[in-house]
Amino acid sequence: MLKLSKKADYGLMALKYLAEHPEPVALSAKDIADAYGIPAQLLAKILQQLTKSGLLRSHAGMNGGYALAKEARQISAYEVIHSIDGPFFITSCTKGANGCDLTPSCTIKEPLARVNETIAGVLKSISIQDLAEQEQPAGTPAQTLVTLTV
Amino acid sequence: MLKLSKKADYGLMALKYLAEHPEPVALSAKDIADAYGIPAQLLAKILQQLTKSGLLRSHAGMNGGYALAKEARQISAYEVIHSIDGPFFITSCTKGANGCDLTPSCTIKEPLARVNETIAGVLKSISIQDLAEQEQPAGTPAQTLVTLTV
DNA sequence: TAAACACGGACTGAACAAGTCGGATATTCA
DNA sequence: TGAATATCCGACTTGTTCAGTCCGTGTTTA
Repeated sequence: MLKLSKKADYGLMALKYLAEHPEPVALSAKDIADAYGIPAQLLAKILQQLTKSGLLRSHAGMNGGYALAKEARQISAYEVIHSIDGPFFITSCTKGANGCDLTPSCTIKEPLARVNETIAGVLKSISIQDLAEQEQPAGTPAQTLVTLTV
Repeated sequence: MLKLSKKADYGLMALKYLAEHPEPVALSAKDIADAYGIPAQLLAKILQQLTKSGLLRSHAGMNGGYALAKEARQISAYEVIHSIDGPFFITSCTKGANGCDLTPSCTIKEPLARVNETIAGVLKSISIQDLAEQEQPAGTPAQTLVTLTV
């Protein structure tokens, strides 16, 4: 069905939340989980993963928590999704290590690989800050993000 | 992980195969399944679904089989995927009938909805014929498919 | 009539996602 | 120093979805 996992959703929400609440103190996983009503333990794992990927900085102990490791503008949705869900390929046979096992080289996925790159490009062009700047002023001119050529 | 189901892959492959083998006679599900080495019964179900959606025409009985209901140029990858996998939304909470159950309106997905539309647009712009015309002549100018604005 | 085909429901096994549990480690504060 | 609050991390359960199979029915043609 071509959809993100809930984990990726949670991760994006959490980063957005962190971007919206700049850092007088670090926010704990529980803080964010409570704000959105999502399972705290699950979110904690996600944030740990994002920390391992270098998108967040963590601080243990009392008054510890998480903060963005970079500016919100510097973190793309792609990085978040990639960190949580791993590399994604729109084609089922990932053409990676073992290649495709279907007999005649599955010619479908060469064009679909371009679709894949397009999606990745779109996600790379969207930053956490874009997510945080939710209410776009009415008069703001739309910004071109991606132009796909085939 | 944001990937297509194998069924959708199979469906695209089958339509491509039908586009490449114009219709002196209809091709049976088994013919196509054998050509690609995929389970015949599974492919049969997929083709039945595509028939129900109006993308294929079927003919029962001996020497029966399937043929494209429209020209290959008129069938988009989007239609195929939509027919097999149903409507796809990149966001987990589909914002559809029941809305999002997360407490503060999940502000993440408004921007992601645009990503979703972009993906759909890309898939809509790719036809079965595009898949069949695998070897693109080297000199062919790239064609702009989609421009996303946010 | 019999073979070859589409049609369609029900079922199984495997994989995956979502969430939980329990414990270890690190840091701060009283 | 000890308690409280965190991150950290692996193992586990549960539910759902995917992929594939089985089997019976209907339809067409030789």
